[in-house]
Amino acid sequence: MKPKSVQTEPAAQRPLITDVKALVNSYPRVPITVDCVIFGFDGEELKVLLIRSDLEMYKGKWSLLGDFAEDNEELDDAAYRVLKTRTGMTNVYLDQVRTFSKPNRHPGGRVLTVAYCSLLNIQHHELKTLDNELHWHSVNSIKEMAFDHKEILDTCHQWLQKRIQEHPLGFNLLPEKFSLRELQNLYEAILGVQLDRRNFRKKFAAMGLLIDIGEMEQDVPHRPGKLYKFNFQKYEKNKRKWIGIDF
Amino acid sequence: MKPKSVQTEPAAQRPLITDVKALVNSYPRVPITVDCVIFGFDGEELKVLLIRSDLEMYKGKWSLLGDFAEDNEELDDAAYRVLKTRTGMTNVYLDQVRTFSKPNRHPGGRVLTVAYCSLLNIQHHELKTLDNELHWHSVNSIKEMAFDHKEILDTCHQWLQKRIQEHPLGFNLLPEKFSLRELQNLYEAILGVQLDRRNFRKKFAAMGLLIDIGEMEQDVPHRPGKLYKFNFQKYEKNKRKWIGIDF
DNA sequence: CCAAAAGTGTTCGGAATACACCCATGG
DNA sequence: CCATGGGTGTATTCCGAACACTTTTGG
Repeated sequence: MKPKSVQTEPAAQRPLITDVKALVNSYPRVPITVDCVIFGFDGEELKVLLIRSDLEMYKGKWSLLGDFAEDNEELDDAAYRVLKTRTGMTNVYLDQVRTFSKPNRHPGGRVLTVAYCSLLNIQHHELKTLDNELHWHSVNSIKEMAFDHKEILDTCHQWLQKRIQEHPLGFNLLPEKFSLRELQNLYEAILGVQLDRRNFRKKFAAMGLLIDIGEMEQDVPHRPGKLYKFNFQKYEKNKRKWIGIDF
Repeated sequence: MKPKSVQTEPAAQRPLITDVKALVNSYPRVPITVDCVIFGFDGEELKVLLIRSDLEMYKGKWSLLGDFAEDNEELDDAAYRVLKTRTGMTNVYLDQVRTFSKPNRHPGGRVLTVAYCSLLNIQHHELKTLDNELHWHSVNSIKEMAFDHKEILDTCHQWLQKRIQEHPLGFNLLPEKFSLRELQNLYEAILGVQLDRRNFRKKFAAMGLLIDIGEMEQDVPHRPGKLYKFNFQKYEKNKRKWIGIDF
């Protein structure tokens, strides 16, 4: 307990700090990484892009795409850099999900990582290099990973499941032109449920956010479906504030 | 571009790293802080706990409660430590919200901060010390803050607005026994809207998660309302998976 | 008896669900 | 003509929104 006088004279209780650099330098520092959970969709399954771990101790284990943050690099930029370096893609959906800070999560000492979720169109995408056996894995088949990457992947998958129901993210995983069947397959793959086809279509029809571009599917062994684009412009204009208690 | 042979021999393309400590040590390190946005509710308004900034350059400005992370301290623990040190409270709701990493966000050099949102019962709580003029501020009246703390506060407020509609967090801000009026005032204060009293009551009645404890409000200048507790146990048991596309 | 807020029900419209039939295409 | 999935409509149920009167307490 401090003397009473200190508590009752708030204005003068302590000298202000002037040397902020010295202050900051007096504290411990931590190496920071970003890890990107890059999801893709092949029309059937939700996929994630992984590499083999570089580390001897995780030999053979799969790992997320990540890197250490550079000096004075904002982490959004670092994640974007990882994405661009590994996939060659720019203009990709990317969002911060969560920071993982267990002191022993990295075998080389304390390393803090910020997880990012990224969605990219698996078709529009040529893997730039195949270093470290970079390739797509079915999300549901992944059992074990290097570091705490399985936990990070699970967190991002759950984040995506929730997010896709409230925001039009999913279109980042589809070609620009897509059929309603493809869209429904995407939702079913991500959410892990079966949806009623007619109600699904009605739902999206009622939203009024799909543009019928007057084209049809090609080369399908059955009646071809119409192709649509998502009306991002209209969505941005009408973004609504939703109030509704529900838990 | 690497030589083709490297790309087509994935198994042996690069030696595995054995000295992970050296690897980690070869990268830049960053000081880490946690900042706690501690919300409270006085029955009327949503409040947040702030102090005057320690720094000369932010003299007079308000600041969130935060601190640098210690060596090998998990950030959840660091946030909890800040909370406990400053308020004396334990057993407090705490959740990580987002990491802020702009390189110039701190005047003393690069400092990365992880924002936490905390909810505590303003009544059950005696401020342990009043160092740095620690006290409660009405969230809506805050205009300017030290560092990027206004941005962090806004982010956490929005996070809370969304979160409270989907999870029973709000009860952390109320006394253990509360009236429906208090509960409604809480929702209105956080969401910044007016809600219909009858529909609000019906909503919570239908959930079946409020326990009527058979007590009444005391010392009110009008008809006293019933007091309730929230049935956390039942909520945990029936937590449901919600599927419903809506954006 | 007056003020103030508690407590309660009904009606209405829109959305989610469940469900069945015809249509277009390729083989 | 058959297999496959596309495209559509309807009945029912449920939920949220709007809305008004009576009751209880303190002053």
